[in-house]
Amino acid sequence: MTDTPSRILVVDDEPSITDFVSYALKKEGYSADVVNNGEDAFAYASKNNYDLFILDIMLPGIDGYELCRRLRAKTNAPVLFLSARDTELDKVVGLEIGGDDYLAKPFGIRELIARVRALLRRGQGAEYPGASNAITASGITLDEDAHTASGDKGDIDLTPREFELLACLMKSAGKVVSREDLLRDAWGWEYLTETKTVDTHVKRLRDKIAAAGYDPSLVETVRGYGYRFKA
Amino acid sequence: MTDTPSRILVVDDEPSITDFVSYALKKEGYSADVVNNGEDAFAYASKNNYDLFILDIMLPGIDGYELCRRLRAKTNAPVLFLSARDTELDKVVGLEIGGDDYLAKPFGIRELIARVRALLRRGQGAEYPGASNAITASGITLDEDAHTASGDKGDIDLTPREFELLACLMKSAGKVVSREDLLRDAWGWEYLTETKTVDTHVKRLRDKIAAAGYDPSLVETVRGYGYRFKA
DNA sequence: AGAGCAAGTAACATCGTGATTACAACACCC
DNA sequence: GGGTGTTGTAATCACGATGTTACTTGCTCT
Repeated sequence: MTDTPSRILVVDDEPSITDFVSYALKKEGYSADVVNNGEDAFAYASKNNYDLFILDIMLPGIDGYELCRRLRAKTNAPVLFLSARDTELDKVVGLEIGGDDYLAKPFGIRELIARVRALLRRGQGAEYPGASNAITASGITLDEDAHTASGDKGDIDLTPREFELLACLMKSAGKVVSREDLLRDAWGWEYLTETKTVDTHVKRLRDKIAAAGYDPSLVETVRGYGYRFKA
Repeated sequence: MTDTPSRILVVDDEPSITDFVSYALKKEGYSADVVNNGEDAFAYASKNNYDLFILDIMLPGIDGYELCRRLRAKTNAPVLFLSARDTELDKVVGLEIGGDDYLAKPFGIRELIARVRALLRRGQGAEYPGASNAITASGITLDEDAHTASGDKGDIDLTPREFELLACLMKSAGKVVSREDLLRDAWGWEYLTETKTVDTHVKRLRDKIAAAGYDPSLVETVRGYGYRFKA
């Protein structure tokens, strides 16, 4: 799985975001360094060879755009921008300057990882051979690239949320996942939604699983703790 | 397991809570310091390198939020918030400020330890997904991730309380655990329940063990002292 | 053997949790 | 801009879990 884990530099001034992102990356097996301003970022980038940069656009001192320009002079590693709000302007500017992708806050942990994986793969051919983009458990296969869920009885038509929810559950198949964890991982960082909302989505997910001819009890409820996808 | 025990600072003005928390942490092998106000907390944090902070939100003087902000300027050690009641507002504010997790009172000892462990693990780079935390004794295995109790005759279906109870007993397999200890460990801090209640749950637990085909006398009663899981 | 106490057992009331439904807000697509 | 599909929240319902009480059983010590 990890011949040499890809090295990633995360640049953001908000600790809550860097914590979240580095937590997500490390959980996924990447090696992540964190700095909270552009100057340090540049210094770190000079000393180490990073495979990917994740930059907030809004930074004290050197902002994300400027930092990206300077990094471009040194390296051709891909750059993923983070932006506080989903303004089209930021996106356009970011991509013009040489950013390779763009993610608006708030974003989910899995969306982040998906982008990161895509960028790393794009850049260096077969960088991550072990990391397949499909999860399979109990006869259901989730294709994260195609965003489809299928099995021997055909596809299950899912909304984005339902897909993320199922992905989180299947990724931890056999283990209980709490509503809080589901909110954090499937809904995203800074989840302001009620944990009760998860219940509703689980219900909808089960309905669709059943409608497609599969066993809705694949999503087990563990009273008092959360939900668990049958292993 | 313990090369160097992680150092934890507990900040709360209620002695009943600090007692409970530090007792729980030390029992688990962590090194815990206790202070009861924000000023002392900051002074301690300046002198020592802590791996984790556990802060009550309601504090005399500097409150938990403010303290967290100041700590963030000094260290990137994770912060676990405690809150009197499960108010959604507290949660949002806490996480925005840079708290890493959130625990509403009243909480159980095992839930506390689980969070602490998760936070400390998160900080130290890689996660080891393969390492499941399971307890095995006398042919029964408790899988804390899956929240299942099983053996060669299949699963034992347990309610949350029964699971916690069995976990406490199995964790001290071969040793007598008093009803008071069981209440504290399985029920949580601020156990206002009768010790007699433990008897009822032991009965129910034994019934379920027997119903699943196992030997209910695995849970032995030690007259005058408490219960003991057969080693 | 019998008193006294500890534990087992059963029954019951209450509470909490999750399932379910309905509805409102919102985004997106034509 | 209208319409459709998606998403979050509130209200309701039903059932299982929990704690307590009362009663029974059984051990222990004199």
